[in-house]
Amino acid sequence: MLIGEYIHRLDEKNRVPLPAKFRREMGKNVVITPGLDNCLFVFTTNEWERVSGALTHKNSELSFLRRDLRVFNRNLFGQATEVEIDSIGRILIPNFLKDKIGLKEEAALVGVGDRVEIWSLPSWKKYLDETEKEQSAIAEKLASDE
Amino acid sequence: MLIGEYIHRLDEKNRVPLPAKFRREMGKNVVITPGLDNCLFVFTTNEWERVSGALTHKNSELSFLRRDLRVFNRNLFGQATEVEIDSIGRILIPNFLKDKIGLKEEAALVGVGDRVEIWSLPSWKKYLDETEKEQSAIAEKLASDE
DNA sequence: TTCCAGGTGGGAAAAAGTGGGAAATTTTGA
DNA sequence: TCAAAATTTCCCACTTTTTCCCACCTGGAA
Repeated sequence: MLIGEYIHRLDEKNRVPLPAKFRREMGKNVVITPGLDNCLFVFTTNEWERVSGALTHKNSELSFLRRDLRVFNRNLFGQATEVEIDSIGRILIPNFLKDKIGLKEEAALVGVGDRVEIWSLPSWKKYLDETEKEQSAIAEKLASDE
Repeated sequence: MLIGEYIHRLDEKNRVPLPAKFRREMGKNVVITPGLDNCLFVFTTNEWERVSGALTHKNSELSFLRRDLRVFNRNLFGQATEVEIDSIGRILIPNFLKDKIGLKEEAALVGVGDRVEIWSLPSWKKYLDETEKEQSAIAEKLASDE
């Protein structure tokens, strides 16, 4: 299970270390995609197989005939990349993904159970700030949903 | 699986490199056709067999009886070309296809799972911009289609 | 205070992208 | 029908980017 928050720097070659704690649970390669709320999702290849497999079986044999599937697949697959974890545990963030979430030098790597999320540090802090107050309200809501 | 986005230049002989990551999954030849939404589809020869077979026999063994299929298939098949990947991994874009999608110097090559798409860079950016917001709505829709 | 694990940085080698010359082929016009 | 011109194809070479590997630094633990 991937948990915890780690702050690391991107070097000038766009490499960022996967925190050692995460590294053990992720194999040799990972898949990076744009996530929701302006962050990147990092999946293990297994998890990616599961996600993309679940989605493609909804695609018909000729998925390009449907507009909604074209839009969806272009955004999902077109913006994903498989990257190798280097010998000392770093991954390379492609420029177009870096730009997409406004990532500069400082990144927050966050374990969210089955995936890792990468945030630019300022957006991460802002997000935590903004959602902190909601937390207890959401808890109440979850409790009453029972 | 073909994923990711790569920006490359066409040289003045209309050659564009297939990104190395794609090259490994595509054989010696590919088929290029006009795609949908103002891009080109690039299929491996295998994938092309599958796609063209499925289209030819769509709905009936005698697709030429339907006007809409005649229109669609004439555009798809009539404008398709098989091109060879050269010794260092480039493909040649025929002029009429280049013109069809308004391709100038800068091209985006996008992996969409089972095919590669070629876009003129400005149209690709515009398309992503315009469709990004739809993505989560389509995701919800796909999820509820179960 | 020394050792170790993890993070940071950078050099060198390899791979990939870009451009262009020359041979081969096709087209054109006499 | 042939020769000249133009286009296409094939290959080579240069440049840039990426990858791989090594070394250093830092902070925490023994």
